[in-house]
Amino acid sequence: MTEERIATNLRKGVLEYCVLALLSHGEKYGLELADDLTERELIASEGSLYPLLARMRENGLVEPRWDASGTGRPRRYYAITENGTDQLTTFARVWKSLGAQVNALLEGSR
Amino acid sequence: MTEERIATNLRKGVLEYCVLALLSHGEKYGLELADDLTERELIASEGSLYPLLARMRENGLVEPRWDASGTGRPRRYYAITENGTDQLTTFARVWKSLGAQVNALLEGSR
DNA sequence: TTGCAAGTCTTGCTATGCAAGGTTAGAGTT
DNA sequence: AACTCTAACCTTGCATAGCAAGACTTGCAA
Repeated sequence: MTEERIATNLRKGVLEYCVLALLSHGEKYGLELADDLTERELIASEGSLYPLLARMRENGLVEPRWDASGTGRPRRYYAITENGTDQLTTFARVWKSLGAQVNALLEGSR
Repeated sequence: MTEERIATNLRKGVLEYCVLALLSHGEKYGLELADDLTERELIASEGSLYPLLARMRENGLVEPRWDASGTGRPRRYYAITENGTDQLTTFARVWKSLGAQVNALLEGSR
C-alpha cells in the first residue's frame, strides 16, 4: 500500500504533539490514547505510542500517575506538564507555517 | 533549538512530494530545487535533497537528463514522470486528510 | 596557475513509527 | 485451585529519511 507508506511518514513528528493536544483536555491512560489516535488514523498500533510516552516522560512533557481505584488492572494516567504545554504552542506555530508552505506548493502557486 | 527539531521531523515524508509539486511546473536541476526548497524552509541543506532525488529516480518518480548546453558545469535536470504525477495526487489526498485531523486536535474540538 | 564558485554526490549519525510479541494483573468458570 | 480470557502495559528489532559535513568535479577569471 503506497498510501499507507505516505501516511506513515507524515505521522512522524506529528504524533507526539497530537498526544499533547489530547492531554491538554485532561488526563488519559495509555490504551485510551491509543484507541483515540487509532480512530483518528494518527497511529497504526500501540507499538508507536508506548515508546513515545516513555520518551515524553523522560523529556518532562507528561507526568504519569498510577490509578488502581477502579476495577480491572491498574491504569497509568498521563497528564500534560507546563513544559508540554509550551511545546504544544511551539508546534502549533511550526505546523501552521509548514502547512502553509506545502499547501501553496500543492495549489500550484509557483 | 527545539523549534528546529520539530520542523525537521515534520519535513519527513513531505519533502518528496514538495519536489514532485515543484517539478509538476517544469524541469529543474538539483541546486535550483535546493535553493527553492530552502527559501520555503522545507529543507535545511542539500544533504537531504540529493539522496532523495536518487531514491525518487530509482522509484521511477522523476527522470533525470544531463544538460551541458549552457555555460558553467553541466546540470542534471529532473522531470516528473507519469508515475510521479499519480503519487502526487495520492499524497495530496493523504495530506489533506491528516492535516484535517491534526487541525481538529489543535483547535481543541475534542 | 591559483583560487573561487557552482554543481553533484557520499558518509555517518540520529530519530522515530511500526510489526510482532512478551508481561502482568484482575475476573470469571469449572 | 487451576484455567482461561481479556485489558493494559511495555520491549525488541528493523527500516526510513533528514541532516551536518565535506569530498569531488568543472569552468572561469585574475
